[in-house]
Amino acid sequence: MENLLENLNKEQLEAVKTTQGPLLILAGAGSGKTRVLTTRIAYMIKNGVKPWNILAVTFTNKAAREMKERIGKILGEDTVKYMWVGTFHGICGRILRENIDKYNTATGKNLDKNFTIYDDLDTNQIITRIIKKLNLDEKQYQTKLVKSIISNAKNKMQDAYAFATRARDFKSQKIAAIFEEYEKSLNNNNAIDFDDMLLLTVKLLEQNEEVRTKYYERFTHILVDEYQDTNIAQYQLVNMLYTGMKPDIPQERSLCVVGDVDQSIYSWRGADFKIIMNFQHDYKNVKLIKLEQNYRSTGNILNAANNVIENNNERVEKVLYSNKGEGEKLSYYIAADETDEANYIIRNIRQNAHGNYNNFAVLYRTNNQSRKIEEACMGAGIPYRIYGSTKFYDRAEVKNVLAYLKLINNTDDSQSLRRIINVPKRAIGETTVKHLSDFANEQDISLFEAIKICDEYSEFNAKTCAKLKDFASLIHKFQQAQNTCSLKDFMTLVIEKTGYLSELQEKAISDPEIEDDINNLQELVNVAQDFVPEEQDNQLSEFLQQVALVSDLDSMNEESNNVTLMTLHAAKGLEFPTVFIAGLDEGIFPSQRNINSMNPSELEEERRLMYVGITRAKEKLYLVSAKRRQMWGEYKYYNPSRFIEEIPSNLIESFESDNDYSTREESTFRSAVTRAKSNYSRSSISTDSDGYVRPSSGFGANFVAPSKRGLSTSTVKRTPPKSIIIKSAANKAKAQKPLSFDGYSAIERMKEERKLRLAQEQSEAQKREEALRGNAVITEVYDVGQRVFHSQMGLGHITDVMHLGESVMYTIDFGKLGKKAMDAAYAKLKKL
DNA sequence: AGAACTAAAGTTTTT
DNA sequence: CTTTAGTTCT
Repeated sequence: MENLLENLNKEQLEAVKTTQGPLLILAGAGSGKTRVLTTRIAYMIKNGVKPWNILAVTFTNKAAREMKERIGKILGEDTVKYMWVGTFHGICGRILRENIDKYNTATGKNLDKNFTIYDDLDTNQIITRIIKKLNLDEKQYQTKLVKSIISNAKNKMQDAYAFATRARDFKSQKIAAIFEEYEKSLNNNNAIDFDDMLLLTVKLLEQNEEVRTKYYERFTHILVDEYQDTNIAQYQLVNMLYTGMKPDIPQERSLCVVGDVDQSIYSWRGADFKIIMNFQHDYKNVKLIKLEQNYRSTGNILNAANNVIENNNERVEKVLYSNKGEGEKLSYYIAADETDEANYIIRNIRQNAHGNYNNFAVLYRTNNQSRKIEEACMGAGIPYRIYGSTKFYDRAEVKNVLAYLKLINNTDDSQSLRRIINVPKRAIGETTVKHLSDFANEQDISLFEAIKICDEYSEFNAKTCAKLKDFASLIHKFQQAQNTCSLKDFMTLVIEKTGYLSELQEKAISDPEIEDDINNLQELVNVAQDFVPEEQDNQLSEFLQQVALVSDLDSMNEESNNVTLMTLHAAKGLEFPTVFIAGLDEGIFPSQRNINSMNPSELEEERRLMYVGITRAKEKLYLVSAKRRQMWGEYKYYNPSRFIEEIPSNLIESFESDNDYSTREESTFRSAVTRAKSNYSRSSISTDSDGYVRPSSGFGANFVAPSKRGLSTSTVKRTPPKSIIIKSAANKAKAQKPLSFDGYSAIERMKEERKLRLAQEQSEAQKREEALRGNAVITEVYDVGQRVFHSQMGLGHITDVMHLGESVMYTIDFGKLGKKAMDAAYAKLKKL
């Protein structure tokens, strides 16, 4: 026990020991709130609170997982497993799976426990279909817009009916009509959307006293992290569980919320930081504790953060302080363009990483900004991992298999049925589905039910009907097989017995890219194998739900040695020794949209995002902007972000690219003005006393990204789980020999091959690693003019040689394919 | 029914 | 510029 409370400061200790009543912890960035939360839970358990009485809500799955791990280390795994630790959505999903049959819907058609959770794509398709069906102008009623209106309404606990009663103008009324249809559609599919998870749980608890009491009595101690990012539905849920809708709250119950108004960055999805500001009014005798000591960042970084956030009006006064000393100054680099920006960042990482790439993060405002930085990483052979963007579960082949599972789990899920009824090809085309859909509408039943009685429909001939029924009986067979084997084996069965795998294998012979799809399916099977259910029954349903709620971010792994690339939003809650904030241009960050906005609070949210970004850095913060960027094929010119100006200039060292694009061709040209400004000459790059690389000449402009070919599939392959990246050469070799399809063996064989490939990749990665650490000696440095051969690019000649610290960069002219910059250590060049 | 082409939209941020 | 959805052609 003494151990447990060791090294806590006064405020932290008080927070840990306050285990009754409502507690509000205002925790600044890096003030050790996660530690407080986990210690507080452990403290309560050691003082007699039962683990099943604890409910801890986090913002991301990753945070939940980490919290479980940390508590597990203190109290042991078997204690943690009785606690409910998860995201709002995860917890609501669990409550709904247990009780959704007791919820009375507006349509009177109740949902059952095998309900499907529709993702973004599903809801988009449904809404688009409805807009068409209602003959509305698709320009005025854009799917995206309608969806966000519906989502916002749900976040405010308004259902279709509540929305309709509020709709005054014509357009709102039309949207209300879409909303109503949409709800009907979800209902008919026995499906719910993301927002419904919260909305329905609150309504269920409201409606049903028995269910409400069950959870009220169970969860006597509730903790909520990132409370500044809760929306009204989430607020009501917490309130309902804490008070049980009773007028008086027994003192031995506790509700502990932790948050930081300055880090509220999700208002666009309904979050409202006024909720945290009202906490003291919501409950009697609220204890308030402020954590202002920062244990993460140096003085200069905190100082910058404090100065930026001070420009906001809507906040609770709070000043972070640190005892880490001033530390290094911030660096600010004005790049010539986005390529220069990326190269500046990568050059710095290369110089300072010494092999430890996980010390670095590059943060940006929008996902698309990752592209140039990714290209630069590839070109320099720096290992990186992009979070966000394309997700594993968004891939068509993965979605197809999941659609089968969803349909097996819930045959009313017509959305999934539509997706896979002709995958693999079963000669069931558009027309047939259209007829089936009309028939289902007519009868007010799901597509699957319609198949069962399709011979009653005049549009169908016997042949079509037979094909449909074959499909239905396949699904039935799967349903019977479902509980006879493990989830992993069941998924394998589905992939194979549907004929999907053999179809892909067939295609892979002529198109090696398809091999990736097969590997992704293998990876999906692996996910199923690793799945640990919370409850014993209804595993398929639970698995599907878990899959619906995971994000790319959750797969983050601190141990892997790569540079982290992510949006500022995704970085919340994380920390890195060195952080780069890229794209600090007026119009990029803050985004143009929020500069133009009528509502000044939207600009304040951008500023909070900047605050979040700055406070991610522990030791060194780099800020980067660019004078011009390519947008939709055209160059746009930008001014530095206002947030730069909000940082006192004495905290920053500034550098500017001397690359002015009127002189793009002569990259060695340096203007006298810039030279005077930066005070660093080209030769000083590797000799800086403090060890940091200084931007110098127009290296950036001359640094051409890897060939299109190298990146051509980048959007598809950008962020596959690391285990499924495969070399195209291996693909081709595999595609040559036809794969037989006999039971499980095909997939087992795939597994073997995958293992081999993995081992190969690992050894390659190791080699690169060693090379980067300087173990590999570059034996010979070629001269300008040397003719060389590159395995991918072919013949070329060296036009420029640059020495950057320990490494050597060549600029190589490959003729038609253009000039490329390559690192001597990785390019594997052959001298001719 | 499926491939191949064409037009239009897109860049906030995500559970 | 890139990606996607939709359309036309075979």
